[in-house]
Amino acid sequence: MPELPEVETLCRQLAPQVRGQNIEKIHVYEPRLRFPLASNFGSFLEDQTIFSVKRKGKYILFHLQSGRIWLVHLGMSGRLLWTGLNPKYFTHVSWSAKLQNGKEFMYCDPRRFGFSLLFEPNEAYLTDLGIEPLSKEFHRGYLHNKIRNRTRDIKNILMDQKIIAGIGNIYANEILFQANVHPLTPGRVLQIEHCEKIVLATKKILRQAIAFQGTSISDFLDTNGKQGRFQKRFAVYARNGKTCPICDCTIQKDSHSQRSFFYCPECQKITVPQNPKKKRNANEKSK
DNA sequence: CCTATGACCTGAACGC
DNA sequence: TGCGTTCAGGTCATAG
Repeated sequence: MPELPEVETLCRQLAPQVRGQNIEKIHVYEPRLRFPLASNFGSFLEDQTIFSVKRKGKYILFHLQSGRIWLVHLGMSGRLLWTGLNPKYFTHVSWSAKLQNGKEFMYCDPRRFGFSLLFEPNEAYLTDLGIEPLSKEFHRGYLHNKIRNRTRDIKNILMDQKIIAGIGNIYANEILFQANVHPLTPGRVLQIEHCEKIVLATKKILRQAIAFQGTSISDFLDTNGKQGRFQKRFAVYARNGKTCPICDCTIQKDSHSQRSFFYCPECQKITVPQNPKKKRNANEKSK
C-alpha cells in the first residue's frame, strides 16, 4: 500500500488529533510483524506524550516529549485507522493506541510486512535513509551523481530508499512516464538533462498524489477508512492494454526483478542500445 | 562496493 | 463449489 503520498496523507490526518496528547493505553494483539514488536512496546509508549508526528520516506515518526521516538512502517498492507469505523476494517489488528482525548487508532496489517520500532533519546535511527524527494536536496546533480556509474535500471534506482526515500513501484512508473524515460534504462546512460526531467516529474507526481490523498488500488485507506483518488490519474500503472494519454499507443506491461512495470513504448524511448559486449544470439526470430 | 534473487505473509482474482 | 496458481503498494539477507 504505502508510498510517500499515502504515508504523508496519514501523517496529516493524525497530526492534529495526536499532537500534545498523552498515550493512555497500548494494546498488543499481534506482535508478529516484519520485526516482532518489542516486549516492552506498551510500557515504552504508555504515559508518554506525543510531541509531533512526521513522515520520513515511507516511515511515520512519533516524536515523544521525552525524546523517545516511535517509528511505524506499514509494509505492503498496513493501515492506521481510527476506532469506531465499520468493524469489517478491523481484521489482523496488531496494536492499538488510546489517547487522553478519547481518540484511539489501530494498526492492521494482514501480510505483516510492516513494523514498529522504538528508540531512546539520542539513539541513532534510519541512518541509511536517502534524501526526501520533495526537498531542495533532490536536484538533477544529486541524481546524476548517484546514477552515473550504475548499471542498475533507473526504476530500481528511484525505488532505492538509500538514495531517495519514499518512492515505490506505482510512483516510479508514473514518474518515468512523465519524464519520457524507459523504466529499464541503465542509470549510467542518463545525462544531466534526463535527470532534470526525472527530478521535475518526481516532484510533480508526488505533489499531485498527496493532493489526491494517495492511491488506493486495493489496500490503502486513510485513517477514516476512505480511499485515495490518485489511481484515477494513472497514466501507465495498471493501465496495460489501455491507451496512452499522450500518444494513442497501447500501454505495455512487463516484469523485471520480480516487479511489474508499465510504460508507453512511444513516449518512453530513452533507453540504452544493446550492450555491444553482449554476444548476439545466433538465431534471429525465424521468419 | 554493486547487483540480482529469494524470502517473508495473507488475500483476492482467475482458470479449470 | 473448490482447488491450484499468480499477483499485490516493501524490505532484508544472501550470494556472486
